[in-house]
Amino acid sequence: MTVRLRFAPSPTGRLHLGNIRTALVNWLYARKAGGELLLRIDDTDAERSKPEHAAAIEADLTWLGLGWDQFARQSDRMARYAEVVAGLKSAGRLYPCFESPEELELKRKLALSRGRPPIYDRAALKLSAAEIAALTAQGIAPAWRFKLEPGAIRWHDLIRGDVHFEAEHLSDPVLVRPDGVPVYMLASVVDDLDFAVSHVIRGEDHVANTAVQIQLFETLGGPVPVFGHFSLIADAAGEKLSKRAGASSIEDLRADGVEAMAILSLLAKLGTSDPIELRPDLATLVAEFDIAKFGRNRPKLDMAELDLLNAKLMHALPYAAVSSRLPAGATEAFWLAVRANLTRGSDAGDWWQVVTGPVTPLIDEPEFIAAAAALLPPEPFDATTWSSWTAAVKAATGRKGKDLFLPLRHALTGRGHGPELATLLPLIGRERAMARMGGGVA
RNA sequence: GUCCCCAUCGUCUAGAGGCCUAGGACACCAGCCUUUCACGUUGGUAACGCGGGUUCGAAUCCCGCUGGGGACGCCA
Repeated sequence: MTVRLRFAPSPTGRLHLGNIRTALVNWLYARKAGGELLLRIDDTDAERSKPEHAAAIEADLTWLGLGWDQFARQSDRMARYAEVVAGLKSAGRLYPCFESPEELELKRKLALSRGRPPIYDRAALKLSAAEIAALTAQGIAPAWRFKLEPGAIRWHDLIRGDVHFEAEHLSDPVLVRPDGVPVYMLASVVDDLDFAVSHVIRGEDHVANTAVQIQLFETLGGPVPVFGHFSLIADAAGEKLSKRAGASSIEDLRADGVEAMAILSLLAKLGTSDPIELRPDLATLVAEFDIAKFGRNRPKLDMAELDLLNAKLMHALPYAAVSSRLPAGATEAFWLAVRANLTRGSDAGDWWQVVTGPVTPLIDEPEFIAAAAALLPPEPFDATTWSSWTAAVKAATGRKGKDLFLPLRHALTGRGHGPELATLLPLIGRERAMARMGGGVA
């Protein structure tokens, strides 16, 4: 049997770190097993789904290097779902419900206030044929629920081990809306069956769904896939992933100069027993991947950790990998000079301004800076200019160490820290250097 | 409220009764290197949520408590 996994996002927004983790784990599992990955766009909810989001999801995955072997879109498969629904109806597993959403909401609140689980009370099951006919005659279209069989539902979860649910604790799920459109619960199972999905790996927010879906798989006569539910990630404070931490879109991170491998390294290791370290490529991640390394704790995702990994990546990133994203005019020499001081690619712009100006110099001691300026050699500048110049300044003023170098750095860059001046000075050039040492903005 | 899950250094975790005066990685601190940052290197600080039990012995098993999370949608 071919190992086949799927990543099934709903195109209701951009991909964020939480989504990507699901995509990555499925991708890694498929690759490790020599299997295939299906990208399925779960867009049965027409109101919330947007085609542009689907396109963006594909673009984001492609940028990350997470390719797929097959592609499907649920909105293309409505006829197939209708066929399955007809079968379920004739098998007596679907029953019509005429309650309005408001009515159901009220029932839930009532149950909750009485200390009862807010599951559907199956009132519709008690409707007589005459009552159903009457309701239908009034023009009320019913939603169709799947009648769950009572009893225990068990499966062996790749991450959680043996799991079991009592069907009595679950609500009969609506499978078809009054307008005839199937709900995710149904479409997902039909697709998993039709595309021969062998493993379903998703967040733990789906465990109860899995119990319901197992009955659906069995009812539809198909093989039940292997399931795995990993715990959801929290932000650094242990709270639900928010915009601030983690939920920012991949698109934004990318625009900010966060590299794919930094994101991938973090997400592949977070919550596993492997150390969270920058890994060189996806192949390494595949080699190291083992679903058994995932724990059941709820890991915290700290954006500072992402920055740490990205900074490490930046420090060794070749010019060719970034040249197109650098400010116009930025050269390889510039990149090599500043990359060790970057956290995100977008930081390069700040140093570009330090090189090209305008920079407001910090003149700590005008006399010393004037003396140094007088000794600045003529152009051309090269890699040795800095050391020969500072040696001359040292000889003339008797200064050394921090007293010698920090005032010069302040005057030349306006900052107290930054890339090595030996490499920066030739980029700044004599004209700007002289202007800044004179106290001018340049 | 009901059902399910979780609880070890700041963080991710190892630990399946004695091998644990609890190991690793990252972060942090200090030394070395260094004009800054970074890199490298050496060393260091730092954790079993609480209370009962079982046992000769518990981070490990059981119960309770506390704390956290998920689910309970005509969303996915």
